[in-house]
Amino acid sequence: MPKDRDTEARILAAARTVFIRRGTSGARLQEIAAEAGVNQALVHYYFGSKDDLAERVFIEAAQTLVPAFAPIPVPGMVFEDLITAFVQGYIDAVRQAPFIPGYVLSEATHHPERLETLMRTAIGTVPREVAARTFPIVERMIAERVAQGTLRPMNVQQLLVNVMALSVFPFVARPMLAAAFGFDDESFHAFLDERREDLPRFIINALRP
Amino acid sequence: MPKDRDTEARILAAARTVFIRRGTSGARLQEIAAEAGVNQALVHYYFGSKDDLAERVFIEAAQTLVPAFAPIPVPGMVFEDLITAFVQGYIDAVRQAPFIPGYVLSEATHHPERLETLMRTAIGTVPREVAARTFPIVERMIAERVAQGTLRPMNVQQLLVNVMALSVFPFVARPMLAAAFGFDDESFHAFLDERREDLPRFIINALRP
DNA sequence: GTCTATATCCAGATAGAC
DNA sequence: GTCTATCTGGATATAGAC
Repeated sequence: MPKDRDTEARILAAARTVFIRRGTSGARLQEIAAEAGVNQALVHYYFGSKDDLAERVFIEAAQTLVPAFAPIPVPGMVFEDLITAFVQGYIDAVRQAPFIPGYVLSEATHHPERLETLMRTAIGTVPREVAARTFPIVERMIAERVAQGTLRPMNVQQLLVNVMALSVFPFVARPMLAAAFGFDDESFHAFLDERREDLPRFIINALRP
Repeated sequence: MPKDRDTEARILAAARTVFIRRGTSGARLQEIAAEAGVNQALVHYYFGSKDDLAERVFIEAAQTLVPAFAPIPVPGMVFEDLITAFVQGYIDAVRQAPFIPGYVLSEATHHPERLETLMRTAIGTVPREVAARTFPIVERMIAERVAQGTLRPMNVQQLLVNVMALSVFPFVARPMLAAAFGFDDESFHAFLDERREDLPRFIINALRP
């Protein structure tokens, strides 16, 4: 079915760029074709309709967001290290493709049906399984420490949202932050560097009894 | 220039609804007209082009996000109360219009030029003035407490981003959270209720020395 | 001020030559 | 497999009647 692998890859890469830049509705097939250096008809030839292509790009983008959550595996790790690994791993990963989170969140609100498709995907179910496995582990981890008196009680769901919020928000809100704080590329990255170091302590402190 | 005030208001309200629901590019003037119970030609009659209307809706939405930051005024308030007031005030405010933050952030990334327009607006400059006034106050507040040894040193910019992130993120990521945690409307609001109570303590704890 | 009808444009999609 | 040319539909926008 895939004809020329290279062309296909170039179009797909261009599609990612354009869909992420403009959003699904704002994207134009013409712009994708130009970015890929091919004719617009080729886009259809390789990927069918715009909607097909958009869905594919979204699913893939949403998936790249998930592995970032993977560093959860907990061998004999203490809670503090887990938090640090998660936060720093996440920031490092997202930095490689800083517009993915905003794109995924925005698409998820405008096209909720895509989320359903994602969830039915084989890979889409992974996060739920990961969550089902790691949630209890983290909960036990916290419970033990709470019993020891070295951690205060905390709802794990709320904690997870806190950690994600603190890690992801700067990327999603980047244009606003840039406008508010006068960030350019350099100062934004300096801000992230500082954040990468500060966040783990912030979170760990918050959980002291 | 405004002809019939009521019709104008109905169209504008409809425009808000549709633009926020679909995003600027995804919105259709026909849907706005239908939602307002008027003909599509009237939309042009009152607001000119789609782009004009979109910009107006965005500017207004971005502004409603700002007053939420206003509860910053600090009379003889202690730092802990400031954090609590901010977080709870913000959550309460955004709950009234829970899709505003996602819409504003998404538009800000897809149409950065709108941000510039916003910043040149009279009201657009308010946040910067507010920030210019309150930043030093908060900085002094923290510095005193740090000197006292009752607060650990903390970059105010990072702190502000942390507070915003923790408050705003659940709304922006609502569809993802709903999919991940199986939230419906009711459990999502229960989650917010809990959050409203937990967050201030989380943040305040994080700042203990 | 509000409508119907229509013009204009542009994007997605297909046909068919090479 | 890749292109040019073209069709079709839909969306913004305008003209003009009421």
